[in-house]
Amino acid sequence: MSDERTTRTAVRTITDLARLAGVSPGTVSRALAGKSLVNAKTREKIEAIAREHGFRPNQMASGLRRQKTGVIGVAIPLGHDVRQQISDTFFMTLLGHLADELTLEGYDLMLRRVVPEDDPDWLDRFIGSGMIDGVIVIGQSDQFVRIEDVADGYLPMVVWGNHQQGQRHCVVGTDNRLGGRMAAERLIAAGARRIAFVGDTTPIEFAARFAGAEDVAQRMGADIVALPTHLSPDRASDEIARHLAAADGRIDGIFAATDTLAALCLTALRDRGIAVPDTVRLVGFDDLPIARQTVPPLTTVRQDIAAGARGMVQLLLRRLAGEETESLVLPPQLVIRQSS
Amino acid sequence: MSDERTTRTAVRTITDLARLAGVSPGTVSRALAGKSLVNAKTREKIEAIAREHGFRPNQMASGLRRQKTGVIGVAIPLGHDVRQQISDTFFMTLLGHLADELTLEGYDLMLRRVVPEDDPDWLDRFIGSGMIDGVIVIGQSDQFVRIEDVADGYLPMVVWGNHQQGQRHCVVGTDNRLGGRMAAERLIAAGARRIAFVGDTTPIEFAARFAGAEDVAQRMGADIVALPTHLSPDRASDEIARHLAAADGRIDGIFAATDTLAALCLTALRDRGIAVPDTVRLVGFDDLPIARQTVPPLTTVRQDIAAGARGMVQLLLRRLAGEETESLVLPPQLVIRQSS
DNA sequence: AACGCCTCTGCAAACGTTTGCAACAGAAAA
DNA sequence: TTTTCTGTTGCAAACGTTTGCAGAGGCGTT
Repeated sequence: MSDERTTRTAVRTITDLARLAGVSPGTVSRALAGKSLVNAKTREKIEAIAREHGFRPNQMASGLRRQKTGVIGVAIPLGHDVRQQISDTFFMTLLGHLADELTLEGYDLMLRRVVPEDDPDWLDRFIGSGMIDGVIVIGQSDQFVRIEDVADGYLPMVVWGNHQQGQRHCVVGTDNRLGGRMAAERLIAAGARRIAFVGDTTPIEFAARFAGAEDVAQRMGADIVALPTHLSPDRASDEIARHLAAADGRIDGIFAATDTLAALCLTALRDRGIAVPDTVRLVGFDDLPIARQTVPPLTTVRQDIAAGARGMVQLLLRRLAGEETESLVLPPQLVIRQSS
Repeated sequence: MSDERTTRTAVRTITDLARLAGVSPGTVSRALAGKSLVNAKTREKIEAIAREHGFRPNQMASGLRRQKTGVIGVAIPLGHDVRQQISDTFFMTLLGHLADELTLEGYDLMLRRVVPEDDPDWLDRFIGSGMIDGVIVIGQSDQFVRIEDVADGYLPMVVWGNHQQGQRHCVVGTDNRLGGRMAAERLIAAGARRIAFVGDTTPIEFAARFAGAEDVAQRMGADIVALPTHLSPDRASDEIARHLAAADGRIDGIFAATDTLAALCLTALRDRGIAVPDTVRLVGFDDLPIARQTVPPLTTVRQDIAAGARGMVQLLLRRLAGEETESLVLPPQLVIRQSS
């Protein structure tokens, strides 16, 4: 009989539970929250009933009352190459690590893919929704100024991207310029003198990589030229093929903005019968898993994605606590394999 | 002066806005929700003020009152190979498409990575949190029974995975058994007689792929053997190397459970100087971007990820509306390239 | 016996929306 | 003029928690 009753009675609210335990809702709330000011026996009883009925306090109500939700928003702004980035290996890996780190800290993760062109108001909307305690933005895309604007009035925000001199928002990211230098140095050390940069220089991360390569080329007396290329594999492969055809024989080194692009370059080069690294040297960026699996394996500039994710979450936590924090610039690392 | 006042006054709640507009909070709520029973002029005025102050109604409060949140939970249960799956290309691509589809339907996405071993209660916790209107589970992993249990009492759930005869939860996925058959047929058509299945047969998706291949092998009088291999690239490459060494010369066809594994097989085969497809034929699964970029490009069984994501969201919407729905089994498609 | 203190519990007011119901004004119908 | 209707608005009660405050006992001290 008691069995029947207990299994039948649905315990949805803290009040239901309170009735069953013969105490007031307030006490139940305190017991489940682990506050010290509730009697050990009472707590046990309440916890037992809660367990038995699989009761979970409603997070919406709790969030509303406490004015915090336990959710961190993660926004992925999609630039021009809309379709590409959301499944981009680099961003997805970063997202995976972010999920890990946030879970570890007891936060949930609300993912939002945004197209700034269609919705200029995306960041305010996200923040103003009241659903999230803080926000992580994956990639500045072309939204630098908007992010700067918001950063002035909203502390708990951390952005993955490139660090600009004197910027006001908190950013975590690799030193792209340095990475670009490393790539160019390697290419030149391997014998390249006429270098092509394959990628899109509009996003500032890539612009910085190119700039770094330019620094070195200039210093060492090598040529460098940017070959504008979309980042989505479907569009990129044709473009790369065209670039190579146009530059026929006038290039002896390629710095690809991304390992994904580097892999495409590799196939395009093979199609044209160009030997790598003998005729053309190739360096990628990111050190994605694919870099190990191409033939030949890619020399590339590694970004420490796990460290980046950890850094972002730690900084965000400090900002949630009200602290102003510096940005975090991670050192890239040259990984030499066989493509140059 | 009026400028000063308006810019200074922070409009956080619907009540603030009501005061400014000289109406009651109820009216503001109705105006912003686009209900018909509010005067056109009043609405305009309210909307203007809202726009001017960048006001967004608090979603938590709204969710609490309406008993719906506009958020769909997406859970990724991590099985034994904990670290691997969250950054697994296939799942991440699926997640990307899910984000697209859900956004399109006006839902937000709450991502939760769960480790069922540490937290047996994961699914109830997620559902009972009150934060989500419905849930999508990406991959059954080894949680089939738990999911079945929950499915009886909770309608708005859709799972990506394999369809079992007579199961009760709504699942969307590729016909893995058929896919396995296609792969084996191709291998045998290309001349293979002694086939190895590289992958882990514990997750039911993979078990089904293997079973399909077995069907065909048996029918056509070919041998087939499973070589248990972890799915994470770091552990898999050694294991594959060992498998190949052990099976030296006794294998003339490989069916890899995943394109990622197939790519690793390819490097391992090359390391041993084994010609693909001449000596050993190779077929992968998924048709990830990498399948196009290996040398030789992979023959593989394509899963239509975009269609899968769309299907899951559409089914979930119908279930949110209270409808019982069937599962959706998608046809795989053999993509013939050069590895067999 | 009176008092103070300490531990635990209950009460009720928030948190910011939504929404059923009632009220009101003005217009049209009687 | 009174009545009825229609189109708008306000009022106030939810939604399910959390938490400041006060009260109720119990126990030790003076």
